[in-house]
Amino acid sequence: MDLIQIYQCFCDRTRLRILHLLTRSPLCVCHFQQILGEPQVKVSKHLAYLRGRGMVSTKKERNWVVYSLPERRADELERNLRCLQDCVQTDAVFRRDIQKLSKLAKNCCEPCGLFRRGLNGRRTSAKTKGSVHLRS
Amino acid sequence: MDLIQIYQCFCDRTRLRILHLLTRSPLCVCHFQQILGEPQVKVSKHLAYLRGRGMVSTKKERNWVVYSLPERRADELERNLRCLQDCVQTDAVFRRDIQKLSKLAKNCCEPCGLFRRGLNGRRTSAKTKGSVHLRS
DNA sequence: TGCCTATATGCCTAAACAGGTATATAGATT
DNA sequence: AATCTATATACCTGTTTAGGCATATAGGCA
Repeated sequence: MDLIQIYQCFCDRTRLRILHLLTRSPLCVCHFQQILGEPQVKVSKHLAYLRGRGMVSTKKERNWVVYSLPERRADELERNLRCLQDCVQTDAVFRRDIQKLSKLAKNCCEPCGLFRRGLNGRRTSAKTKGSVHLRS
Repeated sequence: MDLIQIYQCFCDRTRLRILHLLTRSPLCVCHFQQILGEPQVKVSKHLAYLRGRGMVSTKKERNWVVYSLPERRADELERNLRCLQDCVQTDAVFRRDIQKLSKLAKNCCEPCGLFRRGLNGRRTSAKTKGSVHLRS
């Protein structure tokens, strides 16, 4: 809620990447693992950090926890997220994150309904091998 | 130079107030003391922090050290400073800081040339009592 | 029941940080 | 030379943080 807290959340690269991704789409923990290439603990802790400061909200979706930006956001958060988007437009890491996100949106079959396109309404459980619920 | 470093600099209230003031005018340490109402050490340390990260630059002016935003700033810094200004527009503390700055700009006789108006070119040393170079 | 998958948390360590007290330095003034 | 003013720095303390390892929880599934 506080401007300082916003900057505190913004001042770690992993959290910044998480927030940047969330400006595009709600995501569950293993999506972040996948995209960021960081271990589960690390991701989970940063998400907890953000959650503790009201910077993200969660909802349970089957066995997954889906993180998103809070629907009603403080004006300062909104502004800073926009500023962030402007700032990282040309940054290699952040761009790749978005690319990976698009790929994920095409290949991921769970949790259902997260990504609007490319899913064809499939909601059978993901029976593919591998740690994440991806089709091959 | 780094976006993360910018946010690190932004995530302390004192530093945020300092940077916000600097978007208006270059200032010396005792100006900050005066406006922020914080002890000299505290101000000095935060300025050192900012200096160490290239967020401000300094020049010696007689017996004072004048801090300012670097003339050539990274795009991200510029953007974020603007965003900051937007965010704090209605914030009581930040507004008061600016008010105090205007008052200072009228009453301060040293260091010369910092404030363009209200000085009448006086550059005699400040012989008034009190810790700071203010007229009464 | 026992395993698997997704996620969270407790404990640990090393580093950074914020603020305080005391002191140093440097230039100007008396 | 002694003092004053402006500023910086060293040292100390308590707090926060980041990351790692191990473990907990909880819901599905064999």
